[in-house]
Amino acid sequence: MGENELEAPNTKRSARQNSNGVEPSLTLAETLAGRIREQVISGRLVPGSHLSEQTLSDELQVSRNTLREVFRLLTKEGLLRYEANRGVFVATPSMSTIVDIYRVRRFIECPALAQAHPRHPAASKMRIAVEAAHDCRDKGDWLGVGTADIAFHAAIVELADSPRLSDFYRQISLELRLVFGLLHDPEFLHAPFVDQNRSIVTQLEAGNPQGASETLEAYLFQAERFILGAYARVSGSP
Amino acid sequence: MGENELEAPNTKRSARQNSNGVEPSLTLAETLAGRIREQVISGRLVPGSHLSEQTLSDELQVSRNTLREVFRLLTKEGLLRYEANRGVFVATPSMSTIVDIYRVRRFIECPALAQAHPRHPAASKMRIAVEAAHDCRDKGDWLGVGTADIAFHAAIVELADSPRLSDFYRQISLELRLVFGLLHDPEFLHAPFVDQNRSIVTQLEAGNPQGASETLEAYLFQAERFILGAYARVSGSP
DNA sequence: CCTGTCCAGACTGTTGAACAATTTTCATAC
DNA sequence: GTATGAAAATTGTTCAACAGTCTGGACAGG
Repeated sequence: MGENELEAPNTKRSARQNSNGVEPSLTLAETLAGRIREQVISGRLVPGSHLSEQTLSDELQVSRNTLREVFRLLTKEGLLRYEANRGVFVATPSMSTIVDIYRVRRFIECPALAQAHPRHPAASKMRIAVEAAHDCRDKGDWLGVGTADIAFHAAIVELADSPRLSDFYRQISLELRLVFGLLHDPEFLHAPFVDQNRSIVTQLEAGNPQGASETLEAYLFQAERFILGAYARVSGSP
Repeated sequence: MGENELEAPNTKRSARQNSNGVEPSLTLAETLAGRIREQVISGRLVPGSHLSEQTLSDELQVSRNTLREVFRLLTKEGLLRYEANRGVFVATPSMSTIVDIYRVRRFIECPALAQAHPRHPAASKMRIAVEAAHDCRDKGDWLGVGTADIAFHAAIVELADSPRLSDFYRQISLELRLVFGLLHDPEFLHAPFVDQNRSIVTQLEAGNPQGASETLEAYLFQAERFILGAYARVSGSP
């Protein structure tokens, strides 16, 4: 337990170097949070495992204090879980987690889509994401399909024009990706839904948001059943 | 700037003492977060003011490191705002903040209410909150009215049976209370809505969630206009 | 008088070591 | 085999220090 292959960050510590010119001031803690988030949702950090402050701070070559800030960040995001005097653990999604996530998704995505204007900017994002997913599927890049799928649904939420709602949905997506990481069977989970996504955006573009919303609702119920089934299989024989 | 009358915490630092028997293990940082949160939403910590790490850690008699953990917590809640290398500031809600908050409220509360079962446990909570608000109004306790109002709407969201949705709404409520603190005119803001709340819960109990939802939507539009008006008046002549 | 430059002071970002309190481990005794 | 109890490991919190960044004012020039 506590095993992982996190590399140390850029050892030059003098300047807060921006590899990309954008995103001006990321603090060290935020950078590390991004890295650990990556590890968690990719499944390399197994849910339920304990993250030792000592071990991790050595591995990442940061001080314990900084690492604790990172933990706070990720805890608020729902990826890690605190236990008093016992430390942090990677969150372990349960069936009720999945049920709640999909309840929220139906609750938010369907109305957002139903009330959408077909020429809303986010609609183009949906179209782009759908085509990207399609391409990735043809290439067998299932991880790419998953990413595009997330982007597609994020775009649906953006139809509601509410930054707070989009933020909230981002968090939900994160938790969902944690579940996906647990299930390592991306083809089975994503392949059936690419075409449904396309149908949804096509209906929206055709000026039928109501129909799109109904398709989406059916999609979400079906996806929930798929995920729950896969989860039961995995948790049955780990 | 930096002024406030936060008292030092219990100076006995040996044990994590629980004044109330419940809530077993609150970390120091969480305790302090609660205290500062209180100061922020009560308006004693003015929006826009700078919170110096040095000053505050002296005043609260905690180390800078612990205080930084507190800041992280409250930043994620939306009550504080970070600026790189400049420190934390109390968040300053803008008009677009208010607009977004009410958009989210309509988006979540109305459907939650419309689909509710009249005998849902949360419905009793709504009734209780409404009566509490009524009592407080009679006594002129406008702060109490505000608290009861928040509880009432939190109960509405609970009708949807989603922990994540309720958590999200809690955050939105926090931000809204920050706005209220900015407006110091609780009577004007809360008094008109007590009776509408009662009408909403009565309709729900009578088996008419649809009607309740419509009343609620009107309520929310009206409240938004009130708040925006008050905000414009305050920000015009501060 | 206004404007731009430069410097010192104040503050944040991060570190490493230290100690108290709590949990876990493990050897021992019944 | 289970209970006991002390040692080891881990977390919670503090302190002091230093590098990087921002702020405000002194100072020189137009």
